[in-house]
Amino acid sequence: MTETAPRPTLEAVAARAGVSRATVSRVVNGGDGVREPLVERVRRAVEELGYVPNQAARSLVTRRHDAVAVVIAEPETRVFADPFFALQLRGISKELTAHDNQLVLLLTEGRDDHARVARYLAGGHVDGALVFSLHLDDPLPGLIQGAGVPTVFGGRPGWSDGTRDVVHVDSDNRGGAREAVRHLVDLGRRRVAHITGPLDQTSAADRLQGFLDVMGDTGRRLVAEGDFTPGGGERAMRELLDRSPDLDAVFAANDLSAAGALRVLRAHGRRVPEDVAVVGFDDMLPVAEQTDPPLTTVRQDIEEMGRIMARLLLHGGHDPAASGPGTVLPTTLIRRASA
Amino acid sequence: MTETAPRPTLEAVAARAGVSRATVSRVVNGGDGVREPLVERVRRAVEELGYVPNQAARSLVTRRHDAVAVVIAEPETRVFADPFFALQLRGISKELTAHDNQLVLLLTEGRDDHARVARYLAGGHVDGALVFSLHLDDPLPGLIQGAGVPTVFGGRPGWSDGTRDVVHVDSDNRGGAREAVRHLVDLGRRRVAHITGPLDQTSAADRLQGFLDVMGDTGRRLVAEGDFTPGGGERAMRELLDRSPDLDAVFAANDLSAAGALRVLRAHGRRVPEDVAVVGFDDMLPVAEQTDPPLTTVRQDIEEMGRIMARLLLHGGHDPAASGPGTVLPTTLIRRASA
DNA sequence: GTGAAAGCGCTAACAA
DNA sequence: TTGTTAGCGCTTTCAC
Repeated sequence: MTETAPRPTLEAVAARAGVSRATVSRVVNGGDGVREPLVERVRRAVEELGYVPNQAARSLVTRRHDAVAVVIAEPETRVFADPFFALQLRGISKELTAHDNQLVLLLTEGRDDHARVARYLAGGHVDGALVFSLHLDDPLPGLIQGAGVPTVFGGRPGWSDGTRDVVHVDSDNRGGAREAVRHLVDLGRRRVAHITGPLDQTSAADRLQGFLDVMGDTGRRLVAEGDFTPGGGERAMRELLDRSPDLDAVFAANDLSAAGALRVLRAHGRRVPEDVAVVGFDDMLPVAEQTDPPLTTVRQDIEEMGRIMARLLLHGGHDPAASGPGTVLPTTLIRRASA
Repeated sequence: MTETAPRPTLEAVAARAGVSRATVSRVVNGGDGVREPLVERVRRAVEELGYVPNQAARSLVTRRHDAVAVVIAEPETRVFADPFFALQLRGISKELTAHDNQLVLLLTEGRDDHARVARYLAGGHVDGALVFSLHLDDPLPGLIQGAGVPTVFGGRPGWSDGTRDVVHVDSDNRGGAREAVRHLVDLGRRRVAHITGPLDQTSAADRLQGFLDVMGDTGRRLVAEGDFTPGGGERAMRELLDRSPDLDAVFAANDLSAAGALRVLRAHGRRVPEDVAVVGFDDMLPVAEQTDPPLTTVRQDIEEMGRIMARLLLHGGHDPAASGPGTVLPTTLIRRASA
């Protein structure tokens, strides 16, 4: 890779404007306390020279970087089978950009990468970190907390040793699940089944909890474990039909598994929603709108989640509207044809 | 956001090891020309103090950043409807990580962001840029070239003023399309239709060209424009059935539109592949494997594309195996049930 | 092979 | 209000 061309320095601008470096610096950083005519002259010099501050030099003295790391720890291929992270990134990017911060993306592939990420964060290259790690007993969150960098987590972290005080933003998975199941009950369904996600992820665990909140402990008989994939949804649906051929509704932990369930239901001659009503979770449009029939589902605003995470990190502290260290975003039931 | 804790400096390590800063610097940067016992002592001091070099200070003098910008210019929502960019990012990230480079993600939302990105790149914050912009007449690539930063493009850039000499990596869209269409012809199909993508994207234009390579100019009668979405695929399929009810095969420019086409074909009572054979493009697994019937399609190795882009940028120049400024990756026909 | 010293471009006291 | 000056932490000649 070739070197970038030499760029004008503060010094050069100062010379051209006939002022000191300090004055140029002041103007560049907002111009407070500098008289108008000077500001004007400096601005012009900056313009003419095409001056852009050297961020390295600035960071060296300010100890700020105007950069935030986004750590996505997802060994599974699942990450890239849905637009979830892409949407989060959009939200985060928008917020960071609005505050002149850069987004440094750290993707981890496995355990080896954990040390690398921890080292990077501890190295003080960024002002903060946004971390996605939604698995139980993932060591990464701990490592990151140890790095001493302000951090906001995406999703409820799944600590095994009780919930520590970590700032995080999550969808109301439990509440959304409750709403979905209640909707099915309100439709008159009584034998409502649930296809879970991988239960080592807090989102899946929370959705299961929401299901049980409504159906009670007897609801457990109608639970089958899936893995957020269409294939897992198919397997779980077959298992459920096998165990309880008379079920009249299914709440799937996400749209992808709901799509799998729909296929199995059709293959088994069940009409949706007449015989079996189906509700999904996510409102992932390319999936939910394209199933046959289109899927009734619980929408979560992923992009907004990203935006709020970034906001929390940049502005410090946590959402004043939140009661604990976590900010929980509402979900909405989107009614389509499947239930 | 709170300040990060003060970290040990070179100075501190030097003091602890009883050597000069210069020596520590040498050891930290590879240790050439430093006698073994000293190296050992310095290493230990680094370890004990948990020293991590200050990248800002280092950049200030070396003028290198060990960071690469990834610019994704995609105003459409489409980006996030498929895992395309996520896979590219994975590939890029892997390669960058292997060479101790950081990934700075720059997402653009519209024209306003172009200036921002250009300024950032021109500001010399990164050593190079990987740019995705696959639309004709997008001003961004030009701006970026003007920024004087080494750049590799993802996908064939769609210059209106002739193809300039830009280093880029692309899938063999045209060749892949040819292979798909030839496969249909080999199956004995004679009335092969094509559902295009948005033709202002070079990938879509190239796939159309591949289709015409095989079908000849008369093939144009059986072309309908789609937009890479399932809905677009549906509309195009209806239009085609309307115009040519006797068609016996369809090559869709991507899997998503193929999925839409499949639905319309079924709704119109056509059996796939008996009556109409269907081939897609991308081999986007969650789509291609889940359609009914599973989709025969052209696979492109997206992650590898990302990896190669990064490699080209880091190691300078372009792929020696490539003839022009562009590196073209092969595609593979994946046979499933639809054709 | 190792150390001393200069300086990368900038900000922030402090003086004027 | 503006300028002077002292570093921020590091690499890199250049002596030794």
